[in-house]
Amino acid sequence: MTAARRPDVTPRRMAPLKAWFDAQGWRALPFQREVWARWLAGESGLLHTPTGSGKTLAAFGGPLLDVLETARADGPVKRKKNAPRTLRLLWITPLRALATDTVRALREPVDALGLDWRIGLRTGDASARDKRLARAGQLDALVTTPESLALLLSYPETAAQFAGLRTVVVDEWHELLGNKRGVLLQLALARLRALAPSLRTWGLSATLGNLGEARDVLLPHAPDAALVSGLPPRALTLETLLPDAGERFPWAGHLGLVQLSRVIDRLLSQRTSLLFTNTRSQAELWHRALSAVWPEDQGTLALHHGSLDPKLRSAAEQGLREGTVRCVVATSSLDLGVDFPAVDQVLQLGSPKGMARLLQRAGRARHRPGEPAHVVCVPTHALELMEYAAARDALAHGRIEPRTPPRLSLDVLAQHCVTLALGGGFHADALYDEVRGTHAFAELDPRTWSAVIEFIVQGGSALAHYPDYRRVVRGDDGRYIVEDRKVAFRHRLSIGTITSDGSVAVKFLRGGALGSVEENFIGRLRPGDRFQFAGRTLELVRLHEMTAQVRMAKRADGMVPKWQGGRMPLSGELGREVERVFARVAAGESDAPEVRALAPLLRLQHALSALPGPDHLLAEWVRARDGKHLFLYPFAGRAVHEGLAALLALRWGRRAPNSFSFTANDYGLVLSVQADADVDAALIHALLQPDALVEDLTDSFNLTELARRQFREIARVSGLLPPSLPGRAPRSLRQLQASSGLLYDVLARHDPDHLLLAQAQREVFAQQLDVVHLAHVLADCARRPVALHRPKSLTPLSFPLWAESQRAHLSTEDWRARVARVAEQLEKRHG
DNA sequence: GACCTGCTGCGGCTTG
Repeated sequence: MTAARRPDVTPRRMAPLKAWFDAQGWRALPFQREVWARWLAGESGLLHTPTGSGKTLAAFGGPLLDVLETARADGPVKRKKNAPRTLRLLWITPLRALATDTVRALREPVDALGLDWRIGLRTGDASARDKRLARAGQLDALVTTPESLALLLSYPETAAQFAGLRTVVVDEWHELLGNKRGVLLQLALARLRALAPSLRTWGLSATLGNLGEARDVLLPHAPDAALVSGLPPRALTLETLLPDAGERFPWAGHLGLVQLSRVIDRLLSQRTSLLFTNTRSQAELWHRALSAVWPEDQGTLALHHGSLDPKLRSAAEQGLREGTVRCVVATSSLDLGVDFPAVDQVLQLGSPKGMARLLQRAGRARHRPGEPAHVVCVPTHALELMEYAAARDALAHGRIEPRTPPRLSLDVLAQHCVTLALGGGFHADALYDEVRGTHAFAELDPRTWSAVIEFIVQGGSALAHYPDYRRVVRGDDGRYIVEDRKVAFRHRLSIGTITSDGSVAVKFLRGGALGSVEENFIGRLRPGDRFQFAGRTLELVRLHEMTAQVRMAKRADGMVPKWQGGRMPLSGELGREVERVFARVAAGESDAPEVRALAPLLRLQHALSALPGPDHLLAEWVRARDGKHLFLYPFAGRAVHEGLAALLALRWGRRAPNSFSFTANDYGLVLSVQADADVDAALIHALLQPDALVEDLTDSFNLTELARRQFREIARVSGLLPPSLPGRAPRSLRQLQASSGLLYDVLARHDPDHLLLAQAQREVFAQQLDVVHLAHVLADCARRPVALHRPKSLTPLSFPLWAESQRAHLSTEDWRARVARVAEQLEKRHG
């Protein structure tokens, strides 16, 4: 920041602010002064606040106070009840719960200064009165979500109300940066800048690997905007619940129930704990296991995940707040910004998967000033110990994952255009410029823009005969508008980018809601069958209109549902760090406790084959009774390994016809061949050539099928699929897939150049195959010398992959037996 | 005797 541009933050102006801060017990820290100074200078910026560093509102005390003072100068302190007001401040958060908290927090300084300010809440769960106020322009400040903001933009009266905006604050920007919700917000912010040109935009972000980019995406109009650092990050220490000396520890798996007694000892040693798991299913299983041995009232043990009914989730949160709950078993649904007091300890069950996630979760733990936060890691299999040692190193070096902002999400753009057509209409040329001002659409070319317009006007050439797809018309004055009320209605029902379909509600006969499970899980059950859900054993009574009616079961058994969620591969950052730990082990340089505990296993790996490391690519060629297996360990996460395995199988098959199958996990991949074959380092090296990656990937996957499935989300967001109606049973997955699949086929046949087909392909490459990361890994593997070993038996690294590969073509029982037999042989041979 | 995965988030109430 240059001295000339820095405004004078005089003591006179600071005085009321200081008094306010003092009353809150907050100090006017340097970063707070900097935010205020920049704000007064009319600048925008991004404030980086590490997780758990305190109230975000404190950072905005200055700007807020200034806005309040301006409001006071504007007119009388007391206004008539329904007098129009000027909206000055817009606060956007990705979470409804956070919006409610923020309204409460904003009221404090307003009341303290005795101002007649009306602060509104505009989210889906806001009261009808609040919604009315937000639309009627009778607010001074408004707290909302990206979706509700989009809805407001669909009303013609909004433009005038937003013209007086002075400040927009985007909270938890790191949560939006990497997804389509963020793209929707980028477009809305561009609209706001057009409506209120002197608007200042400030974002708040947790730590990210690409903070500079995060700022540029939020503030594309201000290339030299500030990136202000808040409080320094809190130190974090990491402890691992190690197996006892001499204890055998599983080589594979992920549930970790062998750790039950150690975990329960830990839980009982502190007053309150959060036990984080990686999947909803795992949270249910652990909740059941814990409750069987829980020595206290069952009500002190709670469960929290995204498929539970909001009422049950808020009961768990409330229990934490009131101190009636001692332990919550939770997934990521509890690591977001919901307001509850910090707990005494945080446990992470299984792989942390990435550093950002681990930091977020650890941030939930209470800490005394000056003392570091602490997280207890509970391994579920042997090699996870290496991940924890690696995580500790990554912490020490401040390595953390970036989030990649999407580009050219044309489905979101189409939705936004219809929103604006509805909210008073737009001129295509002006909107083109506005849209290109965002990061997501900076590279939008005129041809694609015309295609987007044509798409919302008539659906594209193949759909032109269907009136449902003619949503927008061009008026006499050249403005694009929506005339049809039915179109307007349907559009407002489908605003947003989150798609979740095909889930079955679980309810008691009397109507109490428990949450939702997936169709294919409940579809396998028959009335009378028991299953485990929401921390209870339930009996299915009947399945009707996408609702499973249940009653409590007497016996505590039954299946635990699985949900098809994200893939959550190990992050590249953490994978690299794991390799480095292996290299340090090989060099005899590591004295991490996890490494000491793993010493026998690492020695076995070294004796049978070799340790992996960043300077070579470890390959193992194992001839076994069931076939020949080539194992590779790039440590790049499961998604990349799957793509890599398919690619290698294709290339190998071109050289020598054979029958291949492959399996991947977070550490590596295995290619299994039927017919006899041999490998050498030169062959592996040749298979790993980075050339023709996209072409070969296209050949190795059934891209049409992948794209066809990806198209469902795109069709929903772009408004091609009718929304499900409020209060009605949601459509089943089969119906949705059928209608989106039908659309896909019609377009593919009659309009193969349709913009959304191309987008489905792009998203398959970018998201499912993670092609950028894959290309990177491939080039990296090709660069490394291949260290090929021919171990006599499976190794600690290859065993989990082999076990997984056997599962694909064996029944559960046969598989169990075979894995147990081989494990026994290994045990005998290697002690 | 080991093993069986896979997160989160939002929004709407016309027309017949």
